[in-house]
Amino acid sequence: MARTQGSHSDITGPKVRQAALRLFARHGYAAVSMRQIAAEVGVQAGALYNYTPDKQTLLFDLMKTHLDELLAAHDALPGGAMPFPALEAFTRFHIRFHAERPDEVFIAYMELRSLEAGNFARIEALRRAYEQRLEDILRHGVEQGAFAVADPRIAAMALIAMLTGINTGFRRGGRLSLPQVQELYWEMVRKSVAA
Amino acid sequence: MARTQGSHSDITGPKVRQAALRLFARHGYAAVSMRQIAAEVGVQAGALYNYTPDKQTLLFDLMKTHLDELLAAHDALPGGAMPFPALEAFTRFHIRFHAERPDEVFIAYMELRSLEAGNFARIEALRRAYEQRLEDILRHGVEQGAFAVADPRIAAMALIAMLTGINTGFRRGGRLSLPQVQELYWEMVRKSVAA
DNA sequence: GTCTATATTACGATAGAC
DNA sequence: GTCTATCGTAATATAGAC
Repeated sequence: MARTQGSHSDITGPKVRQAALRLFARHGYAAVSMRQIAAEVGVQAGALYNYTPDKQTLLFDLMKTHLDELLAAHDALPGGAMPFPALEAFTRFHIRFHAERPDEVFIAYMELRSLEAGNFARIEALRRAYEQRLEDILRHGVEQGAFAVADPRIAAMALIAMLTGINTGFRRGGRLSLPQVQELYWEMVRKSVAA
Repeated sequence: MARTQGSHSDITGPKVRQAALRLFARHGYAAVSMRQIAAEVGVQAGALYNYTPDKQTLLFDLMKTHLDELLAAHDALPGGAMPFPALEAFTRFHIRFHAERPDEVFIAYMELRSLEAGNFARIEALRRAYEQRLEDILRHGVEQGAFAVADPRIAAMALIAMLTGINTGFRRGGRLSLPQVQELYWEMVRKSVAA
């Protein structure tokens, strides 16, 4: 066989994003070359530019897609009005969603500094919108008298940091199942904000 | 004494580490060039190699120094035997120590992937040793009946993730003082593990 | 100890053949 | 749409003058 040639845009496009995702998560955006991505896909470096105008846009699109999906998935949650059920739903959702996407999560939190100013602002706004949803749950719970949280803004930040931390340990271990992890974390979250 | 006009090893050495620390934290190890570090110090790139054999060693030394200081500072804490005072001391110590060193913390957590295998193993062992200290406090508290923690290993991971999260918010804000932040976090930590 | 200069390698991105 | 080839630039690290 001489060389592979022909139209593969429908499969190569996703493969490019997938390869970039994996490599950026593992080695970091700046440490990964377009040639490495191309090699992972199975094409030459120049061919990548049929699918992204440049490397920066490739990173931005990965992060934007992830956060759009996060917000959309959270929108689809059955929203409870009661503070504890709402917080529990958020907690279990967050853990499951993030545990299923370790590479996307890693990039979305660690490569913010690799974004150019305009791209950073758009991504940061999405991240902030998600955090706001937890803050709203906490604030509502305080008003209802169910939660005792001195500062909902700080508490939301603290809880999200805690929950997202599963991605450092869950990958290493394998000792516990996802439902077990959800249970352990929900127990801590519940107690930490209970009145 | 017989020092030539261009001799500044006693000041240039620290300046190199300080510049590398700042730039690595801001832009990431892979995105920072030796030329940038040299420019920040005020020398030419070649001169840096009087202070480090290579870029990788420079990163490793920064991380190693940070974790050595962390463990040493924690050793110097007055160690209490009672579960709640011990946990409170750990919590307040962790927050203060990390809030004072945002750049070092950022690097120690985010540039693990930039370390070569051997260096990674040494840094990871130090990080793990610190986490173990919190796990021991939790385990002791459970045995004493003061804490209700189903899995001290996971709980230690969760709490450290939560506490270290201050460095993303504390830099942005300025709304709250360090003692206020310590108080808010200690309240959440205390409740989350209380029996 | 720092400089200038350079060897060597790799990068992102583009052009034109097929 | 992918290839080969290449342009222009910048990287790490070293050598030798001062």
